[in-house]
Amino acid sequence: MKSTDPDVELLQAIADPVRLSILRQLAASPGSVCACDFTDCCDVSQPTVSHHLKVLREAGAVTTERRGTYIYYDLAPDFARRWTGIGASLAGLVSVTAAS
Amino acid sequence: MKSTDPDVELLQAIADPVRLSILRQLAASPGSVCACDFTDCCDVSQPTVSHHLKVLREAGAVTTERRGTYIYYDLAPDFARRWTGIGASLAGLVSVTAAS
DNA sequence: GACTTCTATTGACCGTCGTCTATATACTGT
DNA sequence: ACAGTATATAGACGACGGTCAATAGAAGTC
Repeated sequence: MKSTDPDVELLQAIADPVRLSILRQLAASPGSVCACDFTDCCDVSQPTVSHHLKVLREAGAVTTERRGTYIYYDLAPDFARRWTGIGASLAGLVSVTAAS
Repeated sequence: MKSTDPDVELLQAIADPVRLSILRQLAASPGSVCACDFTDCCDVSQPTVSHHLKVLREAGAVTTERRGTYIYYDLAPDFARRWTGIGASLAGLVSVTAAS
């Protein structure tokens, strides 16, 4: 049952306790977050964190940037827009991104 | 790995092609929608539709009202607020519900 | 009560997903 | 080149979830 719907793909990426924690940590951080910092917050092994980051990456929820040995993650630039777009199709919401 | 997080529960309820179609149909309809009307839109059997409606009900995404033989579904009153709340925790969004 | 229609539940099957251990890859230093 | 650290991949296993056929429950009609 392939999703083929980017909205469903994004929602499925978010609808996981570990991945939601990762996204919240990204949203709470002013800049990018090192991948190594996610291992602490979620009580899972390093490969599991890497797996979840891959899911978020392929869903277009996060972006990555390698800086030397470390890899930094951040929310995708269009994440807020996609979120509000889905919300608009579900509840007729009109949303505006707040200036950071 | 029980969710125990209502946000995750709601997201998991939405993150399914059939259930997202149901929610979109609810959002597109001015009033309530009869359960029998969901069988057409999604190419699944009647028990499967009933199962998905149960998931949405238990997640607090929809409300039900029996009118005679038929059961009518509608988006939960606080659905928009919960959606924007999750969005705010993820991307710092400020959202306003549009007057219907 | 008997019958029909609408909805929910049961039980089973099977694919997908989250998790782990083990291993590989990438980069930095010495 | 070698060692060490950070991240990703491979493979396996168990659990959860979506689906269906069959059945049960609820409400209306005759």
